[in-house]
Amino acid sequence: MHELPKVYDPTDVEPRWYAYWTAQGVFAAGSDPNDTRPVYVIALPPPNVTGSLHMGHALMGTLEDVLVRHKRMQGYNTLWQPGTDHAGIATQTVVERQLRQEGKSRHDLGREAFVERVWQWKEQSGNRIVEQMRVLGCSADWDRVKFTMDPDLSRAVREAFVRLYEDKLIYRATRLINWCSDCRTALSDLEVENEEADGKLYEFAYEVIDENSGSAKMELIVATTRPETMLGDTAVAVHPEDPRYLHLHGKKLKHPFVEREIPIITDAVLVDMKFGTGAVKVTPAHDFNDFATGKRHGLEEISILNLDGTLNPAGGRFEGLTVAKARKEVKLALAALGLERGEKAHKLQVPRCQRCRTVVEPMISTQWFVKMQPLAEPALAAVRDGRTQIVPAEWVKTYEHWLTNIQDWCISRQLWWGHQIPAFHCDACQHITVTREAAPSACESCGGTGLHQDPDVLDTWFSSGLWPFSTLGWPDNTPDLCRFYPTSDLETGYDILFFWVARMLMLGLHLTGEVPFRRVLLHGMVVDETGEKMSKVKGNTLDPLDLIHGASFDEVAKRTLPGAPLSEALQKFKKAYPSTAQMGQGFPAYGADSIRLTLCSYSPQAKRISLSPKRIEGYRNFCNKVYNAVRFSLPHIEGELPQQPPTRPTHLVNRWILSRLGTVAEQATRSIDAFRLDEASSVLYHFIWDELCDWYLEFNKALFVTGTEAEQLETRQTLAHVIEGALRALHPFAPFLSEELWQRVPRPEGRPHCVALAPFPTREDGPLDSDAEREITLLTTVITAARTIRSDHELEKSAKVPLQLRTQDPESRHLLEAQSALVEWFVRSEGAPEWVGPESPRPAGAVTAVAGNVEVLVGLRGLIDPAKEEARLDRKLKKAERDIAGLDARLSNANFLKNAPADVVEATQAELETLKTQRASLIAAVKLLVELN
RNA sequence: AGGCGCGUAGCUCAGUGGUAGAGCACUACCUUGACACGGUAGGGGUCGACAGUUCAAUCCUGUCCGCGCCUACCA
Repeated sequence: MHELPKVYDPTDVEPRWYAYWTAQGVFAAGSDPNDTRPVYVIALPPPNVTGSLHMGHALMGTLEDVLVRHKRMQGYNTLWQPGTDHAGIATQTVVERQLRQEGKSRHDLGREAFVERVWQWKEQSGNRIVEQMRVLGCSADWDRVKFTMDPDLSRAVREAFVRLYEDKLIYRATRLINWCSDCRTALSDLEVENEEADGKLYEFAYEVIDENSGSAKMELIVATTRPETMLGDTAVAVHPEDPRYLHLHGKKLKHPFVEREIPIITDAVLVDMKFGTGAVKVTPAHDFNDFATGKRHGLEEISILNLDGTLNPAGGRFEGLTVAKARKEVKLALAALGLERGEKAHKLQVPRCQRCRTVVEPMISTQWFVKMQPLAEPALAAVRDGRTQIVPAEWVKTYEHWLTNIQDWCISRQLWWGHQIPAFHCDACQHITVTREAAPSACESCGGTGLHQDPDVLDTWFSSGLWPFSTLGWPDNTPDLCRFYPTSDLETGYDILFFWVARMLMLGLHLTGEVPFRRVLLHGMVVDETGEKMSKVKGNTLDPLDLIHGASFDEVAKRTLPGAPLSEALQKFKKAYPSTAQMGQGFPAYGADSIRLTLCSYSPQAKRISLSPKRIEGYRNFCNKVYNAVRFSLPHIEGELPQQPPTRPTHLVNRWILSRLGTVAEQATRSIDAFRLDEASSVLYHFIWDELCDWYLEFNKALFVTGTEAEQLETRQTLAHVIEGALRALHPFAPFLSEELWQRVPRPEGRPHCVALAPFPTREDGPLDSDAEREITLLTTVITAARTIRSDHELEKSAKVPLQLRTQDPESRHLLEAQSALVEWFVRSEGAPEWVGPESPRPAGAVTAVAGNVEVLVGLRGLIDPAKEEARLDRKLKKAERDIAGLDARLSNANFLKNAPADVVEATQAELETLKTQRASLIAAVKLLVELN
């Protein structure tokens, strides 16, 4: 056991413990009806089955795992409900791409065979992401894993649809929707991403039809960014008060390409007189504003597009062209007719399909919609009255803004992969029967038996919107649903606040009558080191597995930009991660714990998490530090069974470290509960490294040599306890490392078989001892002051120096006298520090520093470089003078004394006293130096 | 156009109404029996600019400059 290697190797350790936890059922939620433990539930945001683990998943998995492990250790019955999402469009696209490589399309297979094929693919590779989450250490209850298209979840989807339909919240309507001609489906507003692009504002003239005017032709010039849509124009609108066009009110225009007369209408809503020419062509079938205008004026809606995005017969001679081509051709044709009136550059928003980047066209279509406003109001109320809390709270406004301006949700998709809509069209009477039955026998209206199911499937987010309760057996009132719903926390990226979180709240409230979760915890987006969003196109993605297992930069680059030449991929990658320049040939195997600690260290307020490999390295080093601290401790603590709660020690350093352990445990718990994992991990990091390793273990080295037998025994016991406690505290963040070490360390009676089930430390583990904390501060300050002098004068490491201390504070003296052995050990002084009276002369050749209310004098006769020393003293003196002046000014301000709180005044006065002592000491030292010369 | 947020050490970011913090990077010394993935000590910032509130502002208020993101139908 003592021959642990010097360097911690996570690759060996991590898989072993994950297998152990799984075999022992450590992650399983308790379903025993007699289990009275409080419950903590997180529903894992189900990743797409198409997905493989990216940094965003790793972040999500880590944060949730920390929350879940912490609560599990606190004795909660925890359920982390895992699963995957069928991801309608994304998955269908993947399989269609495969088919295309075989020279086939989904239509060659037919719907049934195609869906079968997707299932096959899902069975094959849909589990990959789940496997990858295990590598990260995620402690979800994998036995309960769900898929949004499982039979029970599909039943929940049908039930939800039917209920919403019955409640008149789902309806079918013909209106303008977003159409992706590549995916061949309607999209919701959220699935359309607007992208700014440089376009042209193009002007052309419509000829005014005017029987009275004879030969003098009049024209009306319109401005548009999409000239091709003029083929569907059914009006031109001007502002009713626009003086330029008063004479045209009621007149008609001649369409240059199709046989149609176009009315000139007046509309104050659509038209802004100051923009363009003040005349707006109206295309109700291809523009949302124009659609609304058309409804106001009863205009004809002429669709000019086929579903594949080419022009239909309404496009006349332009039929068959793509939109882009038609745009050019229409412009040419207008020019040929002499109707072109110029164009200028114009920034415009191009709507693109979130999945395939194709330009989305507004199209008239019959689709299913969810009426949102009645659902939004309760969801707003739930957040306003605190039934669900959003953390960080800055997102509340965004949430409210969206819900208060919400549009109805188009939920039907013209895909094959997904939940087919449970609506049946009657061939006889056209009535639509919406039913829970998989295959209703007759039309509910006319009783006809010729029924066919609506071919559309539901938006993938419809089923995810039911996730927190559909996974627990809803609509049945199962024991799981009773026990685990509402869930506790919903943790996810802010990018799906609308897509998912808001919809879960709306659907949950409506269908179950309760909020689906008590808190919404939102994290930021992982971006590369230069702040760019990670994307496959940019070749700047990081694969968490490469970081965990290690990979050469060549391999990483190859994977991150497949198909591109290696040198190009490598260059892009290195540019995205400048810190890799100083990292050799590749990533070492950092291990999951290092990645987890790194991901936890970012504040949840950070919208962009700029992942730096160098930072991971820092946490890798930390893991090694912890490992070596235990390696050092083991021989000392073997056979020491720590007690719980620990016996109260007598030695200062033991009292201190116990107190710190308790304080840190409390802080960590408080921070984790507030979803400040960055604070919690930082507190643990600094406790373990700066206090436990840098001071406590070093104190122990001294005590194991110089201490009495009783002191040594007490120290061994305390060390055993603190190591065991620190490992428990670390476990949520670094589960593998902590488990590996905890299993080697002596443990109190009654501990469970693994740290994953052991109690998270509390104040019980270390009673507060503020005296000890204060005293250690003085002790370490004195030691550091003396060491600074040694370092400043470049003393040999082994050189012993005379050390003198002086203070006017009897308490400080008493304390330091009690610890003189430690002072001697740390400062390497010639024997114990010597106490000199306040008035006794300063020994020649001594160098001074001030630590709190103690003056530290290190005898350096013969070793001082007077010039250097003078400069050093001078620098310190100047700083002291500056500080004193500042405090003096403040304390002589009557308003400060009157208004500032008493403790602030007191602290300022004390600070001033200390500084004055310091100044006196420095002046004396300077004087001495001058005398010496 | 509206909303949200950001601007703090060379880099990435915490933070607080009472004389500024971390990690990495940097400097010097140290291959000392846990750890060189280490130790000891150190350097470095007028906390974006300008005004205001206050005894006191990096923090609160306002304006401005610069930068992100989200929402939105300006042709």
